Amino acid sequence: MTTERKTRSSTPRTQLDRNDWIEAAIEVLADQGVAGLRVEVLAKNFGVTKGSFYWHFKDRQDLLNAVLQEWKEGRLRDIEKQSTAVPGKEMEQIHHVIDVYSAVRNRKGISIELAVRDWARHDPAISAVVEEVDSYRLECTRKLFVSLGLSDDEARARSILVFAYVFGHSLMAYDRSNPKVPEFKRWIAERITGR
Amino acid sequence: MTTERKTRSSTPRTQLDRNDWIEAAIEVLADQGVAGLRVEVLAKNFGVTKGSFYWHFKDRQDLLNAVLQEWKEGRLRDIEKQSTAVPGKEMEQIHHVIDVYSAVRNRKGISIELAVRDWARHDPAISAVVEEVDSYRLECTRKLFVSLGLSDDEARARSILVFAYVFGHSLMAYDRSNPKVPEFKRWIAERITGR
DNA sequence: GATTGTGCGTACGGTACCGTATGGAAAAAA
DNA sequence: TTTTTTCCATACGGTACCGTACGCACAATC
Repeated sequence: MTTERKTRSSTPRTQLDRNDWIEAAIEVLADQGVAGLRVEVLAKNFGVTKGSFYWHFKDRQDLLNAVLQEWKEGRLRDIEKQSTAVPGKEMEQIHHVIDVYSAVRNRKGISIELAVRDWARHDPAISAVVEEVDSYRLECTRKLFVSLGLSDDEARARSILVFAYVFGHSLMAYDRSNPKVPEFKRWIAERITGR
Repeated sequence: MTTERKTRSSTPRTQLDRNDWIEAAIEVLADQGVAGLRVEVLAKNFGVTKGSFYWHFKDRQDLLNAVLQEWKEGRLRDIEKQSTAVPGKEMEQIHHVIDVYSAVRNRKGISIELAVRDWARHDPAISAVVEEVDSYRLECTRKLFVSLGLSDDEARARSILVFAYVFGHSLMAYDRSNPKVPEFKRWIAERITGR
């Protein structure tokens, strides 16, 4: 375990800025949850002391707020991007959303998602942000379903089902090595979107 | 805040046993997660010191193991109970399962469910237990779907959808005060179970 | 080249825990 | 009653944190 000051990223700066801390924090959030977000631990991972941290942040809460803000904006941009369909290809786009948000290759994103939601269980302020994100996501897929000719109510119901399924699926611990799982997932996606 | 030694439960004993600690721990687990499961805090809630705790338990891990075991057994019994249908009423039973496991009146149960799953994210041993529970749940609903004449594969896929939806729904933070939500939930349940 | 600000190290006090050692009261057994 | 056993209190050492005060090197600015 060498004592690197920084992950070899874009610019090889030797100094840390606010964003470096936030990025590292999100990384920890993904595989430890908020409880694992400790100032001294983050500092040690960077190979610096917390003297650095408290120069960039008022306190731990300041970092948490920044992390949440960063997460929110990223999620809003992402659903916007993933759900904008070329006219006539709305159905494909919905399948794309389901696929992207439940994919194993998106393991880190899913971990963060669960961590944030667990965080929200104990804090109304966090819960409010999650609600913003969820509402916007529902709104994006609702539009897609409406474009496909569904009623507004049905579009809303299906949107709820889309995200409930996607996040719920990442919560389950059944045997994922089962070779039929991809087939099941296709069946389910079809069930959610089909007539 | 009076200093009661015990919640007025069944037998008004003055002394605590292992089970009292486990029950209290599950209560805390529900609204704080494992991170909130602190020996000294639990003791203070009982109005005793941790001297009591360490008489009944080897250490904190001993309590955690007991909590997990208790949760597992309870969940296995519960799905068994909730999913046994009188012949010919399988469809009603599936709707009952969806209803019970996603009901707002089951808020505490849902909280525990989420807490355990977040716990499992950091610990393979926990994850293994969750997998046991999930597998058994899937098996129970699979049988119901099969009884309704569905193929084994479709019954499995629908079972996954049932629980993914149920737990995923409890994870979402959209506006639940919307008067149309019950209508949406009914639509979704129908979508999952219907032809 | 002296001055100022930036970014971090060091050192400290304080809190909230875990686990252990030991003693003591009260109930149960003898 | 005496003796155990059960159940808990007290007191302690140790760890892992948070946040602050202050100092110091280095870079930019003048």
